[in-house]
Amino acid sequence: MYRTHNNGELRASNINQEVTLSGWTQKIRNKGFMIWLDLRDRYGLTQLIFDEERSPKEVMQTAANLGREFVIQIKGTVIERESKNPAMPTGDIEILVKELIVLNESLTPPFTIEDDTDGGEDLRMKYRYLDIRRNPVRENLIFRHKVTMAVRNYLSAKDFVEIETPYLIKSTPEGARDFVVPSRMNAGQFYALPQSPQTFKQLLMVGGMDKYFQIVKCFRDEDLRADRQPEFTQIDCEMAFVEQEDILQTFEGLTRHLLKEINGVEVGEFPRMTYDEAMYRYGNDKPDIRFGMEFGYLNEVAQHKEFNVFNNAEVVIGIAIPGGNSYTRKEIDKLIDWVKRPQIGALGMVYCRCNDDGSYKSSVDKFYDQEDLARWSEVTGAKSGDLICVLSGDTEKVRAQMSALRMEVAERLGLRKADEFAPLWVVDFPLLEWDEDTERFHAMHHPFTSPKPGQMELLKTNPGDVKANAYDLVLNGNEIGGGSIRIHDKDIQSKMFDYLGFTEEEAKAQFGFLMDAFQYGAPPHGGIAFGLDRLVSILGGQETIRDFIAFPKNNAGRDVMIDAPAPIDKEQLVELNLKLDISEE
RNA sequence: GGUCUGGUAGUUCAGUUGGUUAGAAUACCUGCCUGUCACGCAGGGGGUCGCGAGUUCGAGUCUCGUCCAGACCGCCA
Repeated sequence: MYRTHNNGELRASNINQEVTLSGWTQKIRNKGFMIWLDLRDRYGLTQLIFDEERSPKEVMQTAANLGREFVIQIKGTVIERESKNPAMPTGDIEILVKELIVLNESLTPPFTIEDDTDGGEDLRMKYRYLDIRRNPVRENLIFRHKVTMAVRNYLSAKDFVEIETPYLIKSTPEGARDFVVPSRMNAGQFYALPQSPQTFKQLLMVGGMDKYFQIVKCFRDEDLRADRQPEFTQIDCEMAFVEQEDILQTFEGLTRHLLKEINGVEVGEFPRMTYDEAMYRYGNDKPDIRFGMEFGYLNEVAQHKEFNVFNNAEVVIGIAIPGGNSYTRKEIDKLIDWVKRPQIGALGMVYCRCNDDGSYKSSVDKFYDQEDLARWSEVTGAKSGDLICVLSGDTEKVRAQMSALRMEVAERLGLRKADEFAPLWVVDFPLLEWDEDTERFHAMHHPFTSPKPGQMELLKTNPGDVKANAYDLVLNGNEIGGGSIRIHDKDIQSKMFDYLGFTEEEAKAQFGFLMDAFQYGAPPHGGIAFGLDRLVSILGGQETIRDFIAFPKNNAGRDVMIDAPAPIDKEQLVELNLKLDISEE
């Protein structure tokens, strides 16, 4: 037997017990006459003591030669410490070691296995198995387990059934780029890995499964971000015989349950906002409503003066930065440089200080008097001591720029508190989205999304104005879930494909199975999918999802530990009927 | 596809205006140490300054290219 106890459980009540422990050597403090060693496993640390007078000589000698991260097994007696450590759960006791077996030696690890490691990101990813030994990473993975268990328990209790859907499916041109897998048995043909189990879950509804969920890997071959991985996990859900309201209620319930169960936070009814309103007030379809700084539209009060930049603009939008009047000229200039970076792309920024004495000082005093500026502060809700920042130009661009500025400033002011949770439903998304490249409309959500009742006619005249039965769940400025009520009528679905520019043949080739299914009694249905990685990281109060994934990929989609992707053998290529069109150099 | 930041000891970093033998902390090794727990003390080893070219009497430092890592924009139905 390798162990009678783990390294986190022994207490004063265990004193005088003979125990066997196994684990990794965390830290060795060798005083010559005595050696203390912190033994670590998943459950905690226990201090071992090797003593010149009380431990066998050969044990003492072996102990003196131990290094960091050796795997050892010991037998000994639990004794009371002479000097206790109140900072450790096991700090009242230590183990007087009588037998010591080295189960496996270890090279000196390339970074320290401690909470505040000296290792950089790159190195920790390469040696991820060592990184996982550290408390923060281990705790994150266990945290993720708790979240998924809570999800499974909640949905199962509500009669949802978890059903697996295939990973080897068919590529479709809509949406994200597919990862493809060559088929050996079908020369020249490819599977695609699912971007989501979308069509399968709809077919499960046709199959009468009623309430389905799946915690499932999905794949998208697009560029990565801190919060985006090429393979990621969704909590994928679908329900039949439901309207939008039923879905919102059900999954608001799930989210509320998670916040309570995982974070101990009670949240009331989730506020709702239409897509148009979110864009108007925050310039963003996933607004962070933990703080204010809402957009103030200054067109009426700032245009028709001598300032042509504003006069020629489609919109003039201002936000009030709380306490921003304390910024020095230099700091404001830096903020202006920030919005002028190519990533943001503003041409400039007008600002107005709201002084404590109620007066205003703006960068455009030449054109605006105190009365004008007072109206700016009214529209933006600025108080004395604030700084009003104003951007102008095309509506879409300025909203995006101002939204970026709002988030950046909030971040700097510490308004994005990790332990505060502000969920929000964003509803009534547009059905379609204009795509500049292909010069046609694309489905904003996906082509199976149903338009709002009575809007099919509008498709012909003003396609961009058609609203969908589509909704997103936003948490602290992150889209954590999104879904829609689907089309369940074959004729409407084929009309939709038609509007989206599919020929009848294309629609049939790609989604014929779905349209066929719709002819055999498809029930009304709809669903939602949550991004589990993102959800877990937000509930865990951290920024990057990589910290909650055991073996994540880097910026370039590489696994630096196993060094994937990698070339394959010529034989494999031949077997797969593939020829590479890249030079050997 | 693009913008930006970084790459110097095992690791995290400093390195001035281009100028002598490239430093610190930590980790590692050796010795000492009668209650440590970030143990302490003394000593020691450890460098292709990412790689390649260029400018220069002289390059860690400047220029160009390239590779790697990270953040962001495009992209992500």
